[in-house]
Formats: sequence, C-alpha cells, structure tokens
Amino acid sequence: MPEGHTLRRLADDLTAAFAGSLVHVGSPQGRFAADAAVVDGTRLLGADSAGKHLFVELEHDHLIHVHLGLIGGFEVHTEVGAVPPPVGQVRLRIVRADAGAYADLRGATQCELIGPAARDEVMARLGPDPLRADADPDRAWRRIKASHRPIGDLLMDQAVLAGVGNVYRAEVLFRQRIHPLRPGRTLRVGQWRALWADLVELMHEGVRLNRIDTVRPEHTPEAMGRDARTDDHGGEVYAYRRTGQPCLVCGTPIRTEVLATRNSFWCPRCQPRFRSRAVSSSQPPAREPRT
DNA sequence: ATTTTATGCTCAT
DNA sequence: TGAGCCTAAAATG
Repeated sequence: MPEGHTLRRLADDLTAAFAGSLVHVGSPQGRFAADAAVVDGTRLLGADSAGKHLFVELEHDHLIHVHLGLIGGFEVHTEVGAVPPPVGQVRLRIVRADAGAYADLRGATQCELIGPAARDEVMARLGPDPLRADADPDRAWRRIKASHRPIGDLLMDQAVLAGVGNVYRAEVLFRQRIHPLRPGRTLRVGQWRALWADLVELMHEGVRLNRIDTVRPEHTPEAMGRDARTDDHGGEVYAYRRTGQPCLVCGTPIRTEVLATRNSFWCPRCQPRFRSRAVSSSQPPAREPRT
C-alpha cells in the first residue's frame, strides 16, 4: 500500500477521526504494549506525514512514529457502532473515547514512541516531499544534476526526494518520457521541473483517490476500449508491473530491469535511453496497441 | 498446504 | 550483494 500519498492520506484521515479526542491506545498483539500504555487515555492532537513517515501527535510531546515498510497497513474506521475485536496481528490500535472511531496498524517495520527532537531528526534526513507545501525542489535538483547515478535510482532515494516509491517512479518517468537508467547529470533543468510538477499533481491525485492512477484521459480503459486493471493496487498505470504487455501509447512491450533493488518498468520506444538522432522530438507515432 | 510476492528499508559482509 | 524484518493474500503444487 505505501508510497507518500498513502501516508499523507492516513495523516489526514487520522486527524479527521481523532484530533481533539481522548483516545485509548493499545497493542492487541503486544509488541507496542509498553509504549502504548504511556499514551493510553491522553488526547490525540493530530497526525502529519513526511515522505513515507507518519507521526501521530499526542499530548505531552508524545509522538507515535510509524513506517509501514513494504507490507504494512493502517486502517481507519469511522462512524462505527461498536469496536470489533482485533483480527490478525494488530500492533497498534487507537480507539476514540466515545468508540465512534478506531484505527488498526499491522505489519509496520517501525512503530515507536518518540519526542519532537527525534521527529525533527527523521525529517531532516528526507529530501523534499512533493506533497508538502514547504518542499524545496531545488534541493533535489542540486543532487540530481551532480550525480552519475541513474534517475530511476535517485527518485527512489528518500534523501534526494521523499515519498516516491516504485510505482510513482515508473509512472512519472513514463509520462515524462525519460529512461530510468539515464544518469541524473544528463537531465536538463526543464525535464526536472516537469518531473517535479508531475509528481506534485500525481501524488495529490493519489491522496484524493487513495490509490495511484496515472493514465491520461485518452488512455483510460473506457477511452481505449480495453479491460480495466483488476489487480490489488487497482489504479490505472502505464508501465508498473506491465512487463511484456503493450505500451498504451505505442504498443511496444513494456520492459523490466532491477534498479535500486526493485523492478523498474519502462517502454523502450516512448522512453529512449539515448537521444535519438532523428530531428523529431515529438511523441512517437501512435500505433494500434496489440490485443 | 506451501511458496511466492508486495507501493520499503536497514544492517552486515 | 544478501539477509532480515514486518504481515496477508495470491499463486503454485
């Protein structure tokens, strides 16, 4: 589930459900039990996210720092009549004192009670987050334009840019027609500005829809008369996990290679590795995608 | 019933 | 580069 949009959405949902309320905090599974007891029965003030980190703020300078890792999930339930018994491994459960809302955390790689100083340290290690209004994209650009590392690697480095994961990496590079293996230093500033602007837009849309959807109107299943995607992540995408399937723009099979320890996906025709000698820099001629 | 996989990251070698 | 960590669901036998 988790790229930056998931955590921002969670911060918003937790704030809406619990901010200002007294809460019961527990750890049905037990692994967070001691820390949970410290803040149990206190007031929850709100939640905030930075990159893929989530901070639940409580009274007395207590913060619960959560990182979902690859497989973690945090479900927020509101307007419930009664709070059901926990299912599976619930590391952290927050229940509003009036029992009108509860949230269950499972599978997280990190769930710890910290103070404001530790929160500031976590945030100081992060690059600019496209979802935060206070982000400074130039900080990321200074590193990218000086780096020999592939842009597909740099985009996933949370110290360069915070919140982008494997799906947004594949999708924003497809949309901006940039090959993932191109060294950062070969990008032009205009390409970087377009990448950043697109991430800001895509990730805000991700928060709104609570999923990653990146295809433009002309490439939706309805517009193209193709089947909608049915796998677990749900959203419509151009490249992510579409290895061997025809590119939605030109029909060329999508390619995969491991980059920054993760599968990277791209269209070899729409995202040429080297600048073509051909005069035309426009979109490749649209062909009928194979069926 | 067992293995594999997943939108992530850290540490050791 | 590889192992480990967290959990659940999908894929495989």
